[in-house]
Amino acid sequence: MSDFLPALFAALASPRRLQVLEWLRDPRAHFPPQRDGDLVDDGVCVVFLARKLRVRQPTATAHLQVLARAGLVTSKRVGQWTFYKRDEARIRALKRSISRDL
Amino acid sequence: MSDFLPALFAALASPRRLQVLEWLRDPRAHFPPQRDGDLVDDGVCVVFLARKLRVRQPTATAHLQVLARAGLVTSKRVGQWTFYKRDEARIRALKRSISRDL
DNA sequence: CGAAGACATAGGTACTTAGCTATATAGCTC
DNA sequence: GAGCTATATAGCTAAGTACCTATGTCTTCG
Repeated sequence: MSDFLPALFAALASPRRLQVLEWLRDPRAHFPPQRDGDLVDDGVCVVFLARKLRVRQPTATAHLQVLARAGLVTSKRVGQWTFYKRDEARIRALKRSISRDL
Repeated sequence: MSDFLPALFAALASPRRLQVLEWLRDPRAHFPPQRDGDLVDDGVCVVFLARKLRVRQPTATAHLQVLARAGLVTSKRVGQWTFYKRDEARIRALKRSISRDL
């Protein structure tokens, strides 16, 4: 049994984090354009996510860090912004692990 | 987004519960024969699981109830025993949900 | 340069979870 | 029926999680 699975499942065991992953599947459908980064190519900035989640920014940051540690999203710092996007390749690999090991 | 996913992932976000699911994939490989129920057809009784997990029986019961509420295992009461086994059909369906929604 | 904005970190509180012991319930077995 | 066994429930404590506010750091912009 792969030993990263508990952390992966813990990351996914949160309605807010699942919601973020769903929004990030099609960022343009859910967020306004950004000035210094492309929603799809670069990711979505923390303040947008915090606002849409209706939580404070540090709370959003914490959720995003959990997702990042689980390998579900990547972050990219550009100037004063941090953009988060799904790591689609890794997500595919994780799904395969789940299909195999569960 | 399916609303049962958080509870499912929470159930899976535990090394002990993942271990139980793994053992139950091939009960004969991991548990001695039982007197009043077949390991494969009926499932594995709580005391066996508690012993192998190295936790007390009420703790094991709690874990198994979490797995059952998530639809991953079913329980079957036979006399004084409660046997738990994987719900393979449901597990397949849950894997499909994960593949689709994640 | 100074102010404002974006993000991360620190620290506190409320809630949840995982383990335990003690006890209740129900079925065997003699 | 008495006593034993298997399981469930109740209730406790310790640890983890999710939110918040306050603050620090870095970047941009006037």
